[in-house]
Amino acid sequence: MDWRQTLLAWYLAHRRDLPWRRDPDPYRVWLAEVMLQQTRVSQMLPYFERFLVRFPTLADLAQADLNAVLQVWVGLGYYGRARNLHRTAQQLAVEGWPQDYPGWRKLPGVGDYTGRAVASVLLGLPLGAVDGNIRRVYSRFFAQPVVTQVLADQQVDPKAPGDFNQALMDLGATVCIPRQPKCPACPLQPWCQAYQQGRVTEFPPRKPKPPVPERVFLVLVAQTEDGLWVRQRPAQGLLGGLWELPNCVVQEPIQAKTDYEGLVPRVWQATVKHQYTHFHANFQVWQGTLAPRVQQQCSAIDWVDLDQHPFSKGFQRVLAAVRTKLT
DNA sequence: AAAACGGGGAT
DNA sequence: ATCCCAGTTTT
Repeated sequence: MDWRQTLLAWYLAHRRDLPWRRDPDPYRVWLAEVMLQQTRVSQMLPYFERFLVRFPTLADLAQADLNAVLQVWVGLGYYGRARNLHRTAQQLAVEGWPQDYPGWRKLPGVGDYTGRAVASVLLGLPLGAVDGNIRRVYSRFFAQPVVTQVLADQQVDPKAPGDFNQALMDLGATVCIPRQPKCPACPLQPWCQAYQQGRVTEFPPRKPKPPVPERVFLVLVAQTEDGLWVRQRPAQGLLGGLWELPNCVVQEPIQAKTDYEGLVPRVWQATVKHQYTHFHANFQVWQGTLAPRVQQQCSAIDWVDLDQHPFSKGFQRVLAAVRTKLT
């Protein structure tokens, strides 16, 4: 019995019951793979179900408004994925689904991993996908610190590449987990080099973590008879296309009645801390007023209409902190 | 090669 | 507080 057959047998018995596996079609598999980029299955599942209720087919997504797509995506993070998904849907609605790996790989938001995963599952192509789970499994299996794409393409079972890739992912997610791996339950234990050497937790090696800086923001709660002033972020970059309260980075302690890039704070309200990938945000929330040139970039809305605008989690927390005192 | 890009759950 | 998740794109 070779280890690939053993792995596939384990997969048939233990695979996770995931919605896009029950009835695989390109739209659902593609959507699932994009949603799962740097995102756990447990976090992604409710978004997947909600997304399909709102946009049941590729045509529905292609015809949708980008704001509606972002609204469903809020909380899932990496919003460039939603923008790429929407743009790609409009392209695919015209051209149809890619029929080979290069065709998939060209799509915006589809990289080496996603292209191989989708092409192996949907087209049965013998391509070895390498995600975080598979990287860890192979690193231990071969007791080597670096796992290359070439290795994965060599190891994939050409008879069942889709199941093979998904089997390794499930093994990594449920058995060969980062800390305290469940080696006694692992079907690959007889072949695992790190296990034979008693060095399982040495692989894969930890990467040094760059220090994360903190940025202090002045966030303004500006209310007039027209309502609360909010604005939409630029389409590209951090939280692209999402809505926010007027804010700016500050280098020094905030003083009332001072103009910070057109934001004039008057009364301090709250401190809200929020962690992003490459910096920690310290939101200093003040009630205050806006210079006319800033007000031009904003729109005033009623508090009850906040739900109609996709706010990032950070600003949702800011709003939650002040809405009881200011409404 | 390194940085940008979210958020949450487990330890 | 740290790790890390079915990674991709830009610099």
